[in-house]
Amino acid sequence: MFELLHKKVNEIVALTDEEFNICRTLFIPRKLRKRQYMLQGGDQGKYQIFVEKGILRSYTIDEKGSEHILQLAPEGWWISDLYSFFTAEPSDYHIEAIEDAEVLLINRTSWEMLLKDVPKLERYFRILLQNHLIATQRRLMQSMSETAEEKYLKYMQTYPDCVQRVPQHMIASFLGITRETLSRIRKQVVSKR
Amino acid sequence: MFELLHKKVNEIVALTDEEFNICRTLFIPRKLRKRQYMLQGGDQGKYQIFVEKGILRSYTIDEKGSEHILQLAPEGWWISDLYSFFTAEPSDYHIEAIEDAEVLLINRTSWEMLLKDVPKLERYFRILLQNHLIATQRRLMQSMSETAEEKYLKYMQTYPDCVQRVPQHMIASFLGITRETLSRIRKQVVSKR
DNA sequence: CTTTTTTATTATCCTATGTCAATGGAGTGG
DNA sequence: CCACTCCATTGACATAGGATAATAAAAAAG
Repeated sequence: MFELLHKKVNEIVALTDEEFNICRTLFIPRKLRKRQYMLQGGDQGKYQIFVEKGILRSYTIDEKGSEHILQLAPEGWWISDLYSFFTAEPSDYHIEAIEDAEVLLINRTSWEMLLKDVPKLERYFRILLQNHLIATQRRLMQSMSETAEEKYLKYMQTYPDCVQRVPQHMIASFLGITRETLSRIRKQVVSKR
Repeated sequence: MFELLHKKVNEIVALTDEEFNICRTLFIPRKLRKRQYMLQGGDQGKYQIFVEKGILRSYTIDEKGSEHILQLAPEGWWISDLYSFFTAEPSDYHIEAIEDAEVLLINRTSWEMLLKDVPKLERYFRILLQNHLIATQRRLMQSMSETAEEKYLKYMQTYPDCVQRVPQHMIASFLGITRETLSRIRKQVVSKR
């Protein structure tokens, strides 16, 4: 159950077995069924979630009732509401499994302990956040400058795996367009070939 | 020249005088005139920039020639093209002073040395990136769910200081709308009162 | 001061994308 | 295998905000 986390961490910082064993004691493994929630809006985001298997998504619902997906997290990714996790404020996000999934959970106190006992992980998380920020900034700029079609094509290029596994209306919601628009774009794209 | 950096770092991690003196040796202070570039698109983003005074902005120019502002960084903020800084690839961004400014620059090798000599700073940067990511994610979700008017009103609330100091067309470009639209919105907002 | 450059406003027209609504397929659970 | 919910497609219509262009006002430069 910890293979992927182990691998991912070691790509960035080398942990001794002893150090990684501390991880084993602090993370809570859990299996999720498709459509099962890890976090419901209004609750506190108690955990940082590492995805060992399956795909999860985080999303908000605006006043008009439309969903907007912040993250699609397949194997090897982290997902959480960072703000709620660190402030203990109620979350605006929902986090849900899109497929049956296996995750590793860590709560706030365990996380503090982990960083204290394995200070190397400060570096791991720093680099993780750095890459995450770079990707999010890029996505933001794309959302401002690209047409719906460009967004879709670029998304397919960047995350071809997700396109297969995630229903189209969720891709649309991730891209910030409606399902109807995405459907029309796909039709166009096919006919262009 | 280092007062603000000192203060900001100490809000998150407590550094000894000796540790902070290492910072003094590794950062390069520089003064900038209004409209002076710190980074031109195509060049490598050689520095992470800490703003001691003034405001800087980072932006891209799309194929149609429109500018899109990624960051507006007043005193106490960091600004850079993270991707270019870490990969040494040419940058897509321009970074420019909006007002006369004083900045502290650190290049890649100095930055590595800094983290090696003052490991506490891993934690500082981790937390910095964490907050930055939270803010960027929020901005992304807002850009997907809010109308132009909501974006503007919320921006005024969140960054009232910047609104005063930055020309409106840059605010518009930051919000992902045209200057004309912003102008119309402002008119509406005033007449509503 | 005068000139030039930057910035902001306003009007007209246009288009990409959203909204609403109906239909048919595909998947899933009992 | 039947019923039900989810999902994708398509058409007709509506609209927020973009594009273009002209003008004015403000700021900077000389």
